Amino acid sequence: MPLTAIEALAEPHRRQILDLLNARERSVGELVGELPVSQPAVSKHLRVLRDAGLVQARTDAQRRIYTVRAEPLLELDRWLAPYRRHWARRLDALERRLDQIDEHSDDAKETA
Amino acid sequence: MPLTAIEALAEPHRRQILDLLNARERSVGELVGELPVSQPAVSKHLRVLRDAGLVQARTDAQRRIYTVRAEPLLELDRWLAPYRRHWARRLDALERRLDQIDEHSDDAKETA
DNA sequence: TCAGTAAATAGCTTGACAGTTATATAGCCA
DNA sequence: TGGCTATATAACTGTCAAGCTATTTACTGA
Repeated sequence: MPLTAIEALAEPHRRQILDLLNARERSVGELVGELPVSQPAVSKHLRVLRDAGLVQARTDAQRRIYTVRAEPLLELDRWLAPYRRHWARRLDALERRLDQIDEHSDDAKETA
Repeated sequence: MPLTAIEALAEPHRRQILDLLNARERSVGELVGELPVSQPAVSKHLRVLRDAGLVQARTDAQRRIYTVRAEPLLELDRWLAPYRRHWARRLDALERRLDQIDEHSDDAKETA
């Protein structure tokens, strides 16, 4: 059974792989050069990411070039949505405090 | 070592717990009533979520009331940010197509 | 065709984790 | 105090995932 995006990306090396591919497409060998694990380990991670729909491969001679497929991240983004109000509130509070500081610095200017 | 938010939330029951708590705060017993696992399993999940900073507990007599702490989700949200352009593009494309459809329906109106 | 390169798979080991039952801890109330 | 309720922890088990080395598969070019 393929993993969901969040399950696949719980593994740090897989997040790293996706980040690298999001910068630009890469061959397996290039990815191996960037990660502290063996080639078979990278291939296995790529398999998991592929099964989760997060990457796709294209063949170029004997290389396989991998690119990002971001669609499965939409579900994660949507799951996250109901939590955004929490930090939205926090940001509101922060902004209020910054406004206060602004007011005080105006006071300071006036008294200067 | 405490897990990161994404690692803690790879587990479906923990996502479910967080969703339940995001709707409203609950006691352990109430959570047990909503999940298909034993009370100790729920307590263990709550421990993991607590260690990850995703929930906090308050004592009410012999109950413990758990609430969401969303801050750790910010990191996940930020990680996700560079991928949003992918589906933003898709939405752009969709919008263009909808615009086209609109134009066509205008054509239809005009020729009607 | 054969040697060489690139990537995937096989087979194995190890450690972590989610679940269980049993037990401990803690607060309430008669 | 004693018994009840609520939750946490202990101890154990089975499964699974991530890593490795060795091997296979696939393609290239001399």
